[in-house]
Amino acid sequence: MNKRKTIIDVAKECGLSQATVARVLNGQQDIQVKEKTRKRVMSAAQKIGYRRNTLAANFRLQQSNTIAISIPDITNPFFPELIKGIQEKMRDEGYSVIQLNNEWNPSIEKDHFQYMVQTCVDGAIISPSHSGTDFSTLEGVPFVLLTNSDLYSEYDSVGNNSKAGMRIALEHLYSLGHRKIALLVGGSMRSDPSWRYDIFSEFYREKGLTVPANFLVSCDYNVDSTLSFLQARKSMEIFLSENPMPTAFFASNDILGLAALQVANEHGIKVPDQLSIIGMDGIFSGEVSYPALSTVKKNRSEIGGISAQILLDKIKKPKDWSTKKVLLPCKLIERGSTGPV
Amino acid sequence: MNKRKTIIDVAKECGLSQATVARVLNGQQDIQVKEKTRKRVMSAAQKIGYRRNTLAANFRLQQSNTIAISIPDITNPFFPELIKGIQEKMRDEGYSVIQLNNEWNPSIEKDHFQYMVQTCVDGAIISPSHSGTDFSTLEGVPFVLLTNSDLYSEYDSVGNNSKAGMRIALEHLYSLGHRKIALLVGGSMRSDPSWRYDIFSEFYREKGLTVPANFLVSCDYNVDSTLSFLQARKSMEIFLSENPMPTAFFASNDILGLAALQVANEHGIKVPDQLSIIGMDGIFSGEVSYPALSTVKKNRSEIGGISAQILLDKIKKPKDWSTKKVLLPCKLIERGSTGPV
DNA sequence: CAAATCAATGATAACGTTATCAATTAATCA
DNA sequence: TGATTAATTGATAACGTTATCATTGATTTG
Repeated sequence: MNKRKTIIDVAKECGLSQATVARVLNGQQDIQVKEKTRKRVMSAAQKIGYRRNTLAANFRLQQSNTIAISIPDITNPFFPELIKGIQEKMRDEGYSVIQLNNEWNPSIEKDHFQYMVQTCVDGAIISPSHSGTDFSTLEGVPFVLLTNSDLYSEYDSVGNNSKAGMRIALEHLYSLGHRKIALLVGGSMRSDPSWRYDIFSEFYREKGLTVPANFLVSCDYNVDSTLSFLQARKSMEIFLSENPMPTAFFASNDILGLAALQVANEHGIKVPDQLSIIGMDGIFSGEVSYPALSTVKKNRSEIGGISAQILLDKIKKPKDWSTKKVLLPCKLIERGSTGPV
Repeated sequence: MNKRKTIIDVAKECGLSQATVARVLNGQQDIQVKEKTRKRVMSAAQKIGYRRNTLAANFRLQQSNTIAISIPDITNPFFPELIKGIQEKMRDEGYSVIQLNNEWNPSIEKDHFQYMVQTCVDGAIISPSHSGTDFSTLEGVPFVLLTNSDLYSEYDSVGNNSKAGMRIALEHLYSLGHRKIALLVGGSMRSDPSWRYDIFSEFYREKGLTVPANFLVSCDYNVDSTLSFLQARKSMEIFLSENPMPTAFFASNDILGLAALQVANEHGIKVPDQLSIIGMDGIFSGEVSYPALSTVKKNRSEIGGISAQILLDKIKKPKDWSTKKVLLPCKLIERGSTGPV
């Protein structure tokens, strides 16, 4: 077992000093080396099979070239695209990406923050597990939040404009003639869903209508997508048995919307002829349902890319940083689950 | 800006040597230190706010405590659970996980292998992008493959027994009385789908039946889940317009199965009364379709956990390693899309 | 109680890179 | 040409940890 080659070996091989060899071989190109010596070094390195020891370089530079993504759960269909968007951007810039799931558990999340500090990540992109997440553990690590909440006014953040998005959905239903719209919302640890009622009643007021009675189906939005779906199904069943049918449902995310759709189908309610349903997010499952689910799409890969860019900027010039907050628009995707009354 | 504390600072603070401080503070507990000095060190470390420099330790030990996962595409619904399974196991053992997507592109995959060597990952778990993937770039890096193909006999691998899984699905349909079963398969870069025909005809022979004419719907299984779905839809449309209806479809994965289901729904074909459909994999979308898709589930989080365990074993004792090949059973999940003829 | 053994601690050398400054060589200009 | 400046290259010191061996202190044993 022959030992791994170092720049010293290369130096010996080509008869130059360790320093010049290093100059040729280390990343930065902004150094003066003669073309001839550069070639001498390169061929010698090639010949003896030199490979840069990244661990040594990282140590010397005290940077890991790694950024961390902290999210609740990768199996939640909302996140993979987001992560892909981050990864693509980061790879282009030469960073590796470590992805950590906290299972919506604040204590695991805190461990992860500690881990990031320990392991010297250069930065982090964080989707907070709950509204009270404490970022003080992260001292020294630049980070960007994935949120549209105004709870985190002091931090950099990227998110979708969900309020506007909800209005887009309601407007869509309204334009199809729907006046009796019901709301299907899930309470979560992350944010109080009460703003949805505000938007809803505001919308009705603007249209000169009165908010219908029993317009609300609420359910626990759970850790696990499957469980959320089942919860939503249950709430839908109860609602349908106790209330007169609305003409449309707005679901605060696609999983809830799909639950409503499945229950409606099972009850022989024709979607969209008797009932329109629109969701929010734009996950894959909404494309393959029957009928395909209309939705207000959040461009998750764009969120990922932008948050990555902001983090990179912050890493590169941490001085005089002014907090950036980005809210991206949502986009209506009309599919088969919505139609005229 | 005060500099970060080192073990030397701690040593000064508590009046002990650097070496003893290191003994107390470094991970391994199997070293002899008096309880009293241990406390002295700990409180001194606490007091001055010492934090271990992981980068330095990694360099010294020449190990990154990082393993890499190489997969085609995280947005493919097959992978997130798999990754979660790996992550959980690896976190327990103190490893971080870097996840790389190659977009089914062999050249990106190769870059990723090179990157792994460069960056000194301790090991890798790889879902090959295509059947001809070349692992020679990875010299020195222990790795485990995620595959059930026998193309890779020389490597460690973990996968599901898809052949047995397909038989389970066919058996299920058969037991419901189906005799005219059609096959919906997607060709991919990873493996030749011809073994599916073999299993199919073998099954029919065993049952003393003759393989029905025009039993095959084939389509391109694409890089992108959405595209695959649309491809499969198209193939289904064509098949239905040109052939007599079978009583059941076996789809080689859930995405194809969902396409068949959606098209059937659109054509007013009652599933499962007029047509049964069964898929394979057990992705989330199959739970939320209407009717919910029966499937043969691959326990992806288990595959992840087991592959992680094998990799860990291999990292710990690379000597006298005998290649391990694990094939996990698939499990029938009966849902609404299959029923008696 | 001295000798031998064992446990605990100390001194110090790596690990391979980058960065600083000194030394050399090449290029420019009067 | 000789002096001055600019462009290359060389020598060497870090970075903070772990590991090796030497040393000291504590404990046992004949």
